[in-house]
Amino acid sequence: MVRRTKAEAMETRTRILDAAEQVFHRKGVLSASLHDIASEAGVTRGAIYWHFKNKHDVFVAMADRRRLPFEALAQRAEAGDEADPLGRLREFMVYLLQQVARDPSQRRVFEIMFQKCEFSGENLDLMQRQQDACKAASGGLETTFRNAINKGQLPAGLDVGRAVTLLHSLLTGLIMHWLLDPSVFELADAAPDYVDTFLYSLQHSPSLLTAQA
Amino acid sequence: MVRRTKAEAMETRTRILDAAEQVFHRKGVLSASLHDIASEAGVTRGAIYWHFKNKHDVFVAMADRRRLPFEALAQRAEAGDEADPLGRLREFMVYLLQQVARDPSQRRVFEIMFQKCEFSGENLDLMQRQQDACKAASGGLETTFRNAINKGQLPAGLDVGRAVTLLHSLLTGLIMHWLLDPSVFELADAAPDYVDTFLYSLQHSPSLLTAQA
DNA sequence: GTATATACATTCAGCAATGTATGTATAGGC
DNA sequence: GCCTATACATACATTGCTGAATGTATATAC
Repeated sequence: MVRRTKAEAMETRTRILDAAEQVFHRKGVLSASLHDIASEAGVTRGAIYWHFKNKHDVFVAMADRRRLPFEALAQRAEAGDEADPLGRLREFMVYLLQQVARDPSQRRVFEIMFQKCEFSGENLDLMQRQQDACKAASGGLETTFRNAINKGQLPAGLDVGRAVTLLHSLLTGLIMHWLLDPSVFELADAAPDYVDTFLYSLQHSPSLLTAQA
Repeated sequence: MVRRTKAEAMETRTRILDAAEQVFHRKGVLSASLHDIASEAGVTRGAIYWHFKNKHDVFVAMADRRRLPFEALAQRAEAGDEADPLGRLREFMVYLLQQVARDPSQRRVFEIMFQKCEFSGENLDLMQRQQDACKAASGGLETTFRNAINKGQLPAGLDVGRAVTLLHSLLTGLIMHWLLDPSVFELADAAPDYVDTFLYSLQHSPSLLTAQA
């Protein structure tokens, strides 16, 4: 019972990535062996070495399935000529937070990236990609903010750069803090209020205006 | 040249922890071998096994030297009968952020905990301690916030629980985002403004009041 | 001044994981 | 109906690290 059809091979590949997600999440990326992943997937290491170059290759493929938040953010934020840019932004921030809180696979991948992964050696390129994605997202967000300023949704003097940084930090921080102990607060329920608080501070906080200091 | 005096032995222990900090930061906690650490410290593995039980023991000792932020936060926030609780809180938040940005060792330990460490297996107890410290800090912060409410520095209807969550998330997020790429913004310079923006939102944002929804 | 605990260095056995090489049975092209 | 590339399984050699055992020289207690 070898030499499956192409469809079956693809299924095997998917099962390997599913298994990798589980095992990485349970044991950590470095602590997980290819044998562990193979067992979880119901295959042998030979199958993994057929589909992937090595463990790092598996890791990258697994991470690529559920896109990192900033990459998704970038795409969404790029719609520059929106009638209600701030509304769209609010929608997306809430969606992102609730997605993490509700989709188990999404959450697992976040936990792997935040808690079960050493960014050193080969994995450094993943951090590089994270940086790149973050910068790309920042570009889109800046235009979104400027758009909102033009439409009168945000004050003219807003320091756009700091606003972007604060946005990234808030999302990252909320997710990290929630993942550390999901029992302390209901992320999905509270997400709209946190986002609204952030948007309110953009609109009214004097500390985010470029003129001051 | 063996059998040093007690003072010299303590110095050796410190050198081992210094080396561990460097090597963990460079290669990651799991990827670093005791041989690496010994070489960096100018000793052999024998010395490490004399002072510590194993690598995990070294890791815990290293992490304990530079206290984690929430543990420090907890102690500081416990001064309950302060005349200007919000002012003290502001001072401490700014101090914490600037400390991370300016003290290389502090920053290294943060990077190790956030980026160079897998929280699985033995290391899970470190995450547990992080959770405990976080909860302890939350208790102190809640009293601080209530104090500020009593003194009229914060609105009576403020949802204290969410305020604490937001505080933790903001600090965690800012530090993480800055560590990901310190070149994108000047944390030390901008820290006061970010903190002020947060405090402003506590004072004025309608989304943080308990009465609503 | 001697004995013993101390503060390491050195050596060694053993495992666990990796990567590769090889085996093998079938799918699919012809 | 044959051939070959495919999709794996199996077997093997190598490596690197750990932990423990042992060696050793000196502080320090007495």
